[in-house]
Amino acid sequence: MVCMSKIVVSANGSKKEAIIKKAAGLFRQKGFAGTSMRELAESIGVEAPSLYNHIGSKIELLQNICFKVANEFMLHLHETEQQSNSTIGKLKQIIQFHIQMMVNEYDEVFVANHEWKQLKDPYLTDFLLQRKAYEKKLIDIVKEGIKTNTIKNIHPQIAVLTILSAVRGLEFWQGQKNQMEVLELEKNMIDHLLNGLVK
Amino acid sequence: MVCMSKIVVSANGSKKEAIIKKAAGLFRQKGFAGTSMRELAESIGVEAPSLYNHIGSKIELLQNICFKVANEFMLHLHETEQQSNSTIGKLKQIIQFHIQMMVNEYDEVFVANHEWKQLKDPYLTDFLLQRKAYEKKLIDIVKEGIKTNTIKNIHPQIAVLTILSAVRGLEFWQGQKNQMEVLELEKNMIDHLLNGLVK
DNA sequence: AACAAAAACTAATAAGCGTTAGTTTTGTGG
DNA sequence: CCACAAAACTAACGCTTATTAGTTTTTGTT
Repeated sequence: MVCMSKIVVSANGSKKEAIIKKAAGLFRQKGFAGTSMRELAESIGVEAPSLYNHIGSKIELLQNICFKVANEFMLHLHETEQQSNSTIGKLKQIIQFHIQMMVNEYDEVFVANHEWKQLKDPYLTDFLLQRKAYEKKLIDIVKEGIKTNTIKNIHPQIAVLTILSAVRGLEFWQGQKNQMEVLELEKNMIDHLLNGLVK
Repeated sequence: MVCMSKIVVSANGSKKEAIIKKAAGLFRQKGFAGTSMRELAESIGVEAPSLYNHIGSKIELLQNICFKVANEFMLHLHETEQQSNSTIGKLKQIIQFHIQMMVNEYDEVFVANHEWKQLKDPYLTDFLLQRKAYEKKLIDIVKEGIKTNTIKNIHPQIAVLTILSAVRGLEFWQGQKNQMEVLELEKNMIDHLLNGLVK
């Protein structure tokens, strides 16, 4: 029988990357354990064993997704830290980046947020350490703001938890992605998280 | 061979409820698809087929967990609505209830938040409708606050999204559950969400 | 003590899983 | 146009899955 098709690869992306992209979409919709390699293959238009010409294993797909996302966040945070911006300015910039990541790389961010538990050691431990390090840096920024008297004397860890949780919730914004909406979303959420709800 | 043991049932709870409780713990840790009936049975101290003397199927366990949580939240919201409390007072009360549910029924709330996607119709549709109805009621409360001039003219849907997401984030508070910590958590998060971070 | 119901057990089912082996087709450069 | 490599295919493996059937043990009541 003839080939069902070939793996379509977008401009300057490897076939492996095309598979990872599709996997991210399915893992988001049905979860890592809930997605089979046969489903993934079918969504690409290929038989399951053909995937193994390009990837090593199913779990490797999850590793790629999780660490790509983690690295992007960490990289942006490093850049933000090195700028000579006010504490509030830094926080605004970070929240804005989270929102943009949620819009532009929705599947990947969602999977990294929800399916990292399925990682196996040593990747699981690595991932958690990286997350912890990210949170610590955020907490330090809030502490700096408290020290310089631009932020209320709130519990820094809880504040960071609240902010990170709030931006994670954009998962539910799903549907509409036009730029107008995104800008309004950014504006409202940043204002809510920094200035509160009460008049 | 003799029985491994019998299902231990806590005071005035059926064996089915004991199974559901254990399932909630495992589903939280490993996900619905990632948890096998054999694992569940083993954690109870019984062989897998024995479970079917008390439950109908694996998916039925998930249904029970998801709808129990959804009903509890909806019930509390109804009670809050009917009180003659200020808008801000209502919001405080709702946030507080979410935090308490997260502490007292952590496994169940977590599973309802993460694994509802694995429900099959008609349960999936029912669940989503119930969620939508809950959010709508919250949005109406915020709108009421804007109308009576006690809440800023913020986008109500985004405000509700931010609040719900923030309390969901308590999933990560996991570890410590002593009452002292919980009270401080409540105080800080409510203050942050209502009054903001900026001094 | 005997009987009935509840709840455990063992054994087995069909289906689905990730993955490997081996083969055939496809695409490419000399 | 031929040869070589890349990438698809089919077939199958060993394992796990949820669930059913049939049997034995436990429990509770008369």
